[in-house]
Amino acid sequence: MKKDTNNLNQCETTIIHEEDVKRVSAKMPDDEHIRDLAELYKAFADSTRLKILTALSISELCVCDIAAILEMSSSAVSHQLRVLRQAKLIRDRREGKVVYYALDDNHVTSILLQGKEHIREAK
Amino acid sequence: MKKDTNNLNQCETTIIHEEDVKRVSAKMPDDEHIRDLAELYKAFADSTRLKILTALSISELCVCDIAAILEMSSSAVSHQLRVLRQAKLIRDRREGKVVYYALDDNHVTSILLQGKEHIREAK
DNA sequence: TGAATATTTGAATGATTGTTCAATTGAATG
DNA sequence: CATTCAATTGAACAATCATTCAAATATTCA
Repeated sequence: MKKDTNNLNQCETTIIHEEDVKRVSAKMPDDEHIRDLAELYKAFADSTRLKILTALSISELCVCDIAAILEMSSSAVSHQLRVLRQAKLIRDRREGKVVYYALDDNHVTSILLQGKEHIREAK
Repeated sequence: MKKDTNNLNQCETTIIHEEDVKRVSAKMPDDEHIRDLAELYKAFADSTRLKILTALSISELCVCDIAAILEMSSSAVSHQLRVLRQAKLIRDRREGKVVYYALDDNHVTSILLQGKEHIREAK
């Protein structure tokens, strides 16, 4: 991501629909809120992480299990689990040497369902 | 993203819960479906694009308007509009020199709402 | 046709990110 | 206490991506 360098095109001086621009600008949420939201969707925006979420929506699993299902190294899986944990989409529970992961959100499933609906209809 | 080089940790030989692994593996969706889904969430996974979607959820707008609201160049906005168009989240309508954009999906709003719900509760 | 303006496009660049590899941590067990 | 194994972590590298800048399209209007 780059910084805002205020290099605006001619459009800035020639606002086409000043009323709409004012009205919408007033309703825009603050940047922090938007950034948090973007962070959340980033967690969904990767095949590996989506597979992990899908697997966990079926069953609680340990890191080894997930690695076996995805046919990936447990290191790679662990790195992605951290992202999902930070987004608070999953929770972990240690039992001896083994760490079990499970979905930690009612929204995960519904966000996934809405996504699937969209790509099904947008054919 | 890197290729799958089949470099699996020791976990591959020592599957901890073979039953679960088999059961979940059988239910996993195919890679193409997962990739499509990841593409969709990528469209939401950026502050600029989220702002555009939020703005369009309030009103239909032309590129200049969006650029003014986000205080960005219309070039940058146009590049991001292309991503949203390819994900079929928005649609465009040309009227003379001006191109108007609008949300093109009932799911956009509900996916955004679910996301907001999540970050509100995950405090 | 030629000027003006909204939008798009392509190349370049700096930043971010997913995976690998090697090393480390944490817990059980002999 | 040393060993074993599951899991995590940090650095490095390649790939992806968002923005900028310059140039090209598309449309209106004189």
